Amino acid sequence: MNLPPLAAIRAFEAAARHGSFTKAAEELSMTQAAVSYQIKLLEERIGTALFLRRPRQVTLTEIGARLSPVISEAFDMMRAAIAATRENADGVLTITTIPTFAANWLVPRLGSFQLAQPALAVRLQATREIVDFSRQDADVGIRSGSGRWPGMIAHKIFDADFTPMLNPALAASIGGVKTPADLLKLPIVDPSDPWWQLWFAAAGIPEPDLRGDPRSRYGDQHLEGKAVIAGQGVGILTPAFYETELAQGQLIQPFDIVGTADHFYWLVYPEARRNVPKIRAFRDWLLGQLEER
Amino acid sequence: MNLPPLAAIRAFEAAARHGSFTKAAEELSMTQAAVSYQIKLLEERIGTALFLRRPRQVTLTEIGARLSPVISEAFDMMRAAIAATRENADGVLTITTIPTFAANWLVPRLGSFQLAQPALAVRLQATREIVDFSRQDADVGIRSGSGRWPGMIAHKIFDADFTPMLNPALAASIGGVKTPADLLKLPIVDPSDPWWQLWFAAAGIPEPDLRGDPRSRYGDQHLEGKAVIAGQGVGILTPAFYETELAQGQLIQPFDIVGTADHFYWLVYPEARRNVPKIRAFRDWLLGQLEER
DNA sequence: AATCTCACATAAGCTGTACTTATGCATGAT
DNA sequence: ATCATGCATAAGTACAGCTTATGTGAGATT
Repeated sequence: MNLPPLAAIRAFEAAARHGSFTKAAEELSMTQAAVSYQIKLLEERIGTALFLRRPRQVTLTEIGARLSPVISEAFDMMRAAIAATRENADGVLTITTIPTFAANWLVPRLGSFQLAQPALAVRLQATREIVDFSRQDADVGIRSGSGRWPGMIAHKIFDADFTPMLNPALAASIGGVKTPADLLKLPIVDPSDPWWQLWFAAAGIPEPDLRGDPRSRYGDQHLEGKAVIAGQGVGILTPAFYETELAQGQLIQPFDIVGTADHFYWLVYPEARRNVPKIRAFRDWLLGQLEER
Repeated sequence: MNLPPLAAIRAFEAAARHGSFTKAAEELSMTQAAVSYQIKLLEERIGTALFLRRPRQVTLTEIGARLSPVISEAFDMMRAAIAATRENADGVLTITTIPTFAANWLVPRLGSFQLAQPALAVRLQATREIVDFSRQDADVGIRSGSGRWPGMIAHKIFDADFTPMLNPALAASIGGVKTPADLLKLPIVDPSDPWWQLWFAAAGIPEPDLRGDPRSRYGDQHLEGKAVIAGQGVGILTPAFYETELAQGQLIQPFDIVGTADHFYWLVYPEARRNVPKIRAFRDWLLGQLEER
């Protein structure tokens, strides 16, 4: 069965609550005539009188009196649900991020964001799919790329640059790493990574002999980093991801030479939503974190 | 907080149930474009995406998924309530009737109506107020009057005529009632009733001596009738109300002379509702009852 | 008793929302 | 490679739903 026009039901609900068409009209910001019209419509639609028109007031008929509380309850439910949705929409920040950035940078720092924004819950989606907010349930994204996405605002986070890193003990085992060529004496973690070629070229070694060890391929900088810290070989990593480990001496960066592919990490979100409070808060926090360096 | 436009909510509810704008549009008998438009409106209104647009289908976002069941439930409530109202409206017949007719004619016969229409419940309102269906919660009315009410259909039930009646034992106590004048030898139940004047005039006694006995005024033919049956005096009553008592000999009607004030009992109901089944059923039953006489 | 006031009904006319039609776009299926 | 499907979007339209203006009836007020 089809519902009667909802505008009519809404008018009925308000009129029943107030016992007055005039007051209902005020509540709904319309005229008394409009309420009268809608209620007449509803009565015709369901085929029975809902109100008794008495001189200075209207009263519910028996049928109207039975209908009214149920309708009110249904409206309350909807009101509550939509209010909850609003809170939910405001109170949960969903971040879609590439896994590497999540593991190496975001997750370790999220605690500070949550301290700063205790009312905001964070939901993380680590995925490599290109970010498309019309088909991903997310508020902000972190992606690498050119930074040009139509309709999107993109803040540069840092360069996806790369340089060799290794465990200091591993370096000591060959008497220290003095020249780029020294690296070739050590196992290479993921020698298939194209970054190696780029970096050695930048370091003046155009065609390095990278002895491939099939076991050492991780496909993810996060895992590669773990292997390097554990001393399993030299890795080519993004320094910004390993600030802590470098500071604590778990890793060393033997050369200042840094490769780059003109590739950046970006914080992105739809331009239309740039003033949504939770998005603002996250952007400000993230940019603040970068300045602290 | 104000609810978003209900048309948008309805579109959302249907789309969420179907997981498809196209199917929702079919259900609501509108185009896919309209559903798309409404949902976009709703999303803007509550400030968050509700659907993820995936190729060949739409999926609810987390927030949409939380909202949807509540909205569906609210709609189900309303649907059920309105369906119940319809049943109620169809299943309860409210009759507003003048008390005399209720007591003397209608109530004793209602059992037969209820046997004939077991699905119909009857609610009786005995009141003397003029019948006005816009301010009385009733489906049909029984009133006396001229039979001309604008916008109303009125079926004549019978003449509100009147003639003296009395208990046969009372008649015997004065050796029988042979002439109208004989009545004056007996106590008159409610001598203030204007019908007496009219009847005696019709019977050829223009100025009868009605010895008023202040105790014997009832103001209601029903009570008056009880007194007459009990032998407390002669009453002036409407024969149609006392068919049973006359047949069984509890009352006698000594003269065929019947007074009338061109006043009838009418069954009335709004013209616009003449085809409502319960009203039809009652009208047909009532007219049938009259023919059986 | 006469007048006033209040609340709703009704008519006429307007306005803007919610629709349709037409088209475009992306993607999964064939 | 082509087709089919499902949603988005733009433009134009129709009519529901509104406002304005006025009428009505019965309490309230004097």
